[in-house]
Amino acid sequence: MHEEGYAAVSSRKIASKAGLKSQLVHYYFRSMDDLFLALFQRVEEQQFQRLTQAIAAKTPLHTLWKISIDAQGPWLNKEFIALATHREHLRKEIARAAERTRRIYAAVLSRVLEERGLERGAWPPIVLSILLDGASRLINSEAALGTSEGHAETIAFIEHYLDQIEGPGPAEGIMPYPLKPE
Amino acid sequence: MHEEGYAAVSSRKIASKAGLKSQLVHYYFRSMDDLFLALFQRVEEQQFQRLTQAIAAKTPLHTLWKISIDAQGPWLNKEFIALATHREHLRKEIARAAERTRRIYAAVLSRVLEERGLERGAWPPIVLSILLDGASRLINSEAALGTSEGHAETIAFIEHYLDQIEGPGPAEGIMPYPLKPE
DNA sequence: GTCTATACATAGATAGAC
DNA sequence: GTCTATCTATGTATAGAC
Repeated sequence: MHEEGYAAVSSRKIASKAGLKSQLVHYYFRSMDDLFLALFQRVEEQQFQRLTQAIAAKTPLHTLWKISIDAQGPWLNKEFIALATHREHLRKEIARAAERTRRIYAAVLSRVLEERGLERGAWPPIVLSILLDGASRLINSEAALGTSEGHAETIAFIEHYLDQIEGPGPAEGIMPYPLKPE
Repeated sequence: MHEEGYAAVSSRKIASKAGLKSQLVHYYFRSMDDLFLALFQRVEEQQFQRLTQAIAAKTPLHTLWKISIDAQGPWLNKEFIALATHREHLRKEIARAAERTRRIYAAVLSRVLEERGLERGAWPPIVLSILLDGASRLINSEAALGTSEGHAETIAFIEHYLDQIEGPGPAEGIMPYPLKPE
């Protein structure tokens, strides 16, 4: 899915990689739709674990940002989003996951801004979370395409901003991503 | 492509919509790869026209933002990006287009900030362009999935920000999008 | 330019033996 | 749980008649 896109994923290829016959895919997952859904839930669950661990970190914002910008799972996200176009089950599941992630982000931002005594009115947490999430996704997406116009400046800018509101500090305790980008 | 995703696009279906036989697709475009490339170039060219017209508008920033946030062509973008994963030609073309768009955005921002006598150092134009582009894409992508957590707040926030640096004013002269979202 | 005919690959899925 | 066998649909693409 990562290497060739979701359309190249077939029961035959999956079975072949596992050294088995394609029919077993249907035995375990019934349909390909079910398989994609199961895959999404697994990847999403891992990402959720990372996010909830980030909440407890000493530097939650830096940790959250690092999870977003280093995301190696989430470029599967673009495949899932494209795949979800006319698969109702998957679409709902992704929408639900997106909302959950958004709320975690916003909650952390809200808490940190409050702890630091910064006014939330000027920079609403929910807005910040969309700006940060949007930037990280765009950068990841473009990097995959092989372009990086303005990426370094933006990352530097955001990390400088995070230093200011949270204090400088490293991200911490991020669960490793099982898949490696090439 | 919009309704069912790129994987559902086939020479047979295209020809059927045109009331012709599938073989004609190959007569005109040789391969499906060539067809997708031609489609991308056409959509991208239109978007480029909109962007360059925006430069000449009285309120270039508002116009640029409206083009991004109302983009009805660009959700094809997510399909193309997924499709480009292992199609070298398309990948390069999309990367090129992304860079070009980024530069237009940054140039407009740079000019407007300068005209208003605002310091470019604190908010580098290229960074702003990524934040704006990232936000608009994220919002569009999530809207297509059927969720809108924080969208209204973010749009209001950004438009307020644009009002501040460019003065209030409507977007103007945007070429219509030929395709309609459902 | 548009058609018919056709080759050929690959896909998802089910039935039933072991 | 894993296999063989098989059905059926769909896809890309080419050759050649009109």
